[in-house]
Amino acid sequence: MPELPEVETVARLIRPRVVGRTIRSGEVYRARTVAGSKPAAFVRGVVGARVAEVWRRAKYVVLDLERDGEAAGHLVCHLRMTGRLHVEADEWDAGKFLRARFELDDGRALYFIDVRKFGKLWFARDLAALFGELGPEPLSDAFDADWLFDALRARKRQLKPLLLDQSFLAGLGNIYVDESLFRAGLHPLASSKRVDRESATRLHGAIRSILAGAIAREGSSFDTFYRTPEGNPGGFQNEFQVYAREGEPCVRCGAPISKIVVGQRGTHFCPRCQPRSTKLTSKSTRAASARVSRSR
DNA sequence: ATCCTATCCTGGCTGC
DNA sequence: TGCAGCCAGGATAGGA
Repeated sequence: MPELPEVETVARLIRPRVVGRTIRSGEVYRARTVAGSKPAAFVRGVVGARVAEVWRRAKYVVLDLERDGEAAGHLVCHLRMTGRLHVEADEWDAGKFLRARFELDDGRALYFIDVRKFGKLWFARDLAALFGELGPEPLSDAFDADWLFDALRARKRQLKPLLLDQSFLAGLGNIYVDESLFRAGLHPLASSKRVDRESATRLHGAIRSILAGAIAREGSSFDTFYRTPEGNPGGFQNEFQVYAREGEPCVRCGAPISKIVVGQRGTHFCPRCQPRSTKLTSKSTRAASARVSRSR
């Protein structure tokens, strides 16, 4: 699903096709796709504006808009599960899942397509309201091993739900959390309060290298949904070590990969390489084993 | 403060 | 071949 690497790929690939273009018209085919305002106000906000820049924050694609050379708000898009952005010819057939369309001044148009209808579009004069609660960007300087160690210890949460929490750290989703915890050798149910500095440092490095590797391969496409704006699948799914590998041998130790449900999310891990705790009490060992076997 | 569940959606898959 | 039922998940809301 579109997580940070997929959204970054979308932003990078549409950028050269929309920066400098003026939005000539806007059509919204499903009112609830627009959030934060009525569709008419949304369309008024974007039509006639020139796209000054395209960038990403967390899992949002942001188009900075300007009028007469002055900043004039932002067109913001969240792809959620199945959203896609394409820049194609005006007459392109976007199919029956087209939710919004923006004609540009060069004979092309920006298309927002979304099968499951979870994706959203905003016109925002100020991004603070939309982005105010987001945690740091995992690839920014603000996210370093010391910050992560302190932030983990300041909470008492299971690692998996905490890393999925966008107000803690912005941009990770189900796939990259599972891959990062495996790479760091940490159990998804381990308590953030008990993570030691060495583990936090490993987790920091794992998150950074996995995200960077996934961006280099234009994201992950394991089903029919995520495609780049050029229509191509990503390549990182070929490098999954735990995600979607239930029952297959761990690449490191050969033990079968487990799948449990944590916070409604399918969660994949190696029971041998990712022990529940470094100092297991017999009580917590039994509880963890029971939890795993119940989910099978 | 944290946890748990439901909600939004529908294509694709499983099993009969 | 058809069809019912389940599954996937990002974000949020409400209750425990």
